[in-house]
Order: sequence, then C-alpha cells, then structure tokens
Amino acid sequence: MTPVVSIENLKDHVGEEVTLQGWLYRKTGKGKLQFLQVRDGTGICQAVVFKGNVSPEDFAAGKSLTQESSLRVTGLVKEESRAPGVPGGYELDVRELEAVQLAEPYPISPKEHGVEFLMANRHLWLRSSRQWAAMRVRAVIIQAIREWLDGHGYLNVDTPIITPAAAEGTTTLFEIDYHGEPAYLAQTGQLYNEANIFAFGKVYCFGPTFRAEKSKTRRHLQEFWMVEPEIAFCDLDQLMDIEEQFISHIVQRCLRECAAELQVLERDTTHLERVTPSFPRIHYDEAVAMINEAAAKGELVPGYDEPVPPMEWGDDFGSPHETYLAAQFDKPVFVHHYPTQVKAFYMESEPGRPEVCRSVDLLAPEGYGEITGGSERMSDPDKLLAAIHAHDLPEEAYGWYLDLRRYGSTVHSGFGLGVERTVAWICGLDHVRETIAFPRTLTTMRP
RNA sequence: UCCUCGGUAGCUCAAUCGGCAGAGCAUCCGGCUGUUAACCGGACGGUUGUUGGUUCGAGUCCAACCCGGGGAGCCA
Repeated sequence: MTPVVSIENLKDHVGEEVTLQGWLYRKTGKGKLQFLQVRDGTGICQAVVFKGNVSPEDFAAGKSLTQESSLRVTGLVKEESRAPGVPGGYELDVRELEAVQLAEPYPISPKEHGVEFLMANRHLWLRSSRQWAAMRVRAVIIQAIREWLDGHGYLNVDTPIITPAAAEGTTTLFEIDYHGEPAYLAQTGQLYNEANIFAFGKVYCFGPTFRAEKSKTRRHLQEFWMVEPEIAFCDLDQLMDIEEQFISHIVQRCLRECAAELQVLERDTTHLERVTPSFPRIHYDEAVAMINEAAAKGELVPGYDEPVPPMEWGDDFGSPHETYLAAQFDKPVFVHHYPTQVKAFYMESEPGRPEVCRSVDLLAPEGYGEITGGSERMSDPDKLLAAIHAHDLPEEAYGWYLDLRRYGSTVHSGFGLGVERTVAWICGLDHVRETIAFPRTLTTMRP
C-alpha cells in the first residue's frame, strides 16, 4: 500500500509513489493520454494517465470517470511547471486508478452559471474552487480573530442567542415562542458583554446574530456571524487603537497563510498589504464637510456612476456616502463622533457637545462599507436612565443593565466586527452570500 | 416596502416588424500522447414562469400574479 497524502502536502513527496483520494474536478484528454484534475479538499492536482503506464482496465476506468466522480489514484509525484491546479506545479504520473463511484451527470459545469441556479445548488457549489477558497480564507480569518483576542487577554464569554427584547430597539427581530412567551433571536451580545467585563475585564463573544430586516443588498444576510470585544477602562481613542491592531493582524495573517486561496480568487492584494496601523481617523463633522464639498463639485461615487448626494449635518451616511468616504483613503478609515440621534441609546455623549456621541465606525476600502461599529458606553447611571426614557424603552427591562453603573462603574468601550463583510473584503468578493457555506438571505433559506 | 432589470433545452444565452423555437456547454457515441473552460465529427435534448386577453397567428403585444438579480432604506 502506498501512503495516502493530501494535495497541499504533495510538494514534500516529489519522486515518491503516493495515493490521492478525492473527486474528479475536470477532465480532458487526447486519445492515449488523460488529464484528470483531482481535488481532495486541500487542493487540486492534475493526474496524468498515459495508456502505456496503466492496465487496460484502469485506463478504461479513467475514461469512464464523470465530473465529481470519487476516485483513488496512485502514481509518481513530479514537479511539472505545466501542471494546473491549486497550488499547481506538481502532478501525479498515474500507475493505478480506481473509480470509487461514477457520479451522475453533474449540474454545475465549468461554464458560467446564474446566481439563482448556483444558490439552489449551494451544497454542490461549495466544491467549486472559488467557493472552496473563500471558505478556507473565512476559517483563517476566524482563527486570526480568536488568536489575537485570546493572546491579548480577552476572555471568550458567549452571550445568549434567545433574548427577551430588542437590545437596541430599532431593527427588526426574528420572534420565537419561548414556552408561550415571545422571545427574539439576538441581534447583538453587547449588553451582556458589558455585564461580563465587570467580571472579567476584557471579553468577547463570537456567534451568529440575526436581523429580520428586509435588506436585499450585497452586504446583508439575515443570519451572520459577529465577534464583539468589550473592554473595561477603555475610552474611544483606546478603542480605535485596539481595532486597528486587531484588523491589521487579521489581514496580515490571511496574506501570509492564504496566498493560494487569494490567487484562486484573483484577489489583487496590494490594498491589503497596506493594512497596518495606524488607520486614518476623521470626525463626523469633517466627513460631512468632505461629502458636501464633493457634492458641490459634482464628483461621482466610485463604482456607482452617480454624483455624490449632498447631506445635512445630523443625518446618518447613506451607502453612497460611505463608499465615497472610504475611497478617499488607501486604508480602512475610522469615522467617529456620529450624531447622538442616529446611534443607539447606550453610547456616551461627548462632554460639552451632547449632540454627538463617542462612537466609531470603521469603513473598509474598495466599497466594502462598514465592517465594525463601536463606541464608548455611557457610564453614569442617571444619564443612562435618562437615555432609556428618551428612547421610550421600558425601564424595568434594563434594571440589570443600570445595575452595572451602580456597582463600580467605569469608562468602557466595545465594538462588533461582521465576519462576512470582512471575508468579502479580504477575498474581494462582490456579495456576502459567498462568504458563508449556507447563507440565509432575504430570498434563500434552502438548502 | 420602494425603484429597476430579468424569467426560452440540465446550464449560459439567441430568436429581426407578431410569421417553421436555435446555438454553445453538459450528457452519450467515435477520433487524437501535454491538455489548461482543449479540439474535430455525430446523437440526445422544449408545457418559452403562471393565468387570462388581443390577433388568422404570440417567446415577442396587453393585464394580473409568481419567482429571481441589482439598487435604496436599515444595519455588521
């Protein structure tokens, strides 16, 4: 028996006879010669079957292989510059071939397909190399997230998914029946994170989160993953310091470890290589001025083919505004001190300027939009109670949250990072539905 | 919810002014010793999203509905 090796490790077996087990990704041939592209989950390798090197039965078995048939091939590993694949450059000179199962006609051909068809066949689409690459990068991003937080003193304390009420009171929630009582799927773990920091200092929660909004854009899912760090004794400026270290670590680790995947995705990594501390920081006032100046000059929003729309101070940015702003910088950009009225009730207001709050969003370059949202949290119990009243929220539901300000309150801050938007940005994908194995979009719940 | 574009073979698309529903790919058969989404020859493949209307005649025109894409709002 020859050893079974994985394609990602083939480079260590040049000149040896090995067995690959996997699936037929593509096939082409020329009479007495067959080129089988075999994938095994770790990569794609070309296996060359020459009639003179194998038994007549094995040669016939090779010819009979259909796309996505499962197989085992044994042969000699060769370095070969002509060999396609991932990572490519190595091929298997086949001596034995076993068809494990001949696949029925496979619906996803190497030609182009529409989104509707591919989404209906998501369970098969995942085998395609671009989807494979995106999922591998996603996994590395998640590793990098945990690695950085675990290595910087953050304790992973996960927060409930079933919650009694809207944490922020604004967005639409999925309602479930909790033994006769209405309950909701969490849209953030943040309020619970705030309880946790008073026990553990620095924490993060990492899990799925749910938004029932009728959002139908390339940046939205109904179910998505979010990591939310929260830090005691941390103000807004320190929060931005943390975020830029954190984001830079994630990007740099992907560049180091996912070169083959990013190449499959045809990602131009020059933008990503610049993602190192520090990131530009602009005040909301300044951002509004930039937008209105661009609007007055009739500048176009990159990629939209329409002029930058003017805006009033006090409004939140629209999607074209965010895209314009992000395009003015060659790194992710922090926009801080948003108007209090467009942000959540728990954000700390700026001393001497109550109309703005100590909040910050991070806008990714290249039109990927907001990837983090965070703030310094309100720490005074009386101010917080007034904010709860001002937002018409039920005081009794926030009793425990107010308690946090009564027993050892301190300045504290936190943010949430959307995993799918981060994956889309790093992979250069044009839609978040390709950043998670089985996306839940407004129109798709199956498979 | 609103704006906008679309739905024709398993897939991607074409079909002139309303006049015989057509290609490529996939699949099957045959050929080829270096293919990169190979190539060459042949075969198979249709309730034109649904319902109704106009017409001698509808894929094409009209109405309603269904499904999907892109965008807006909201957000990560």
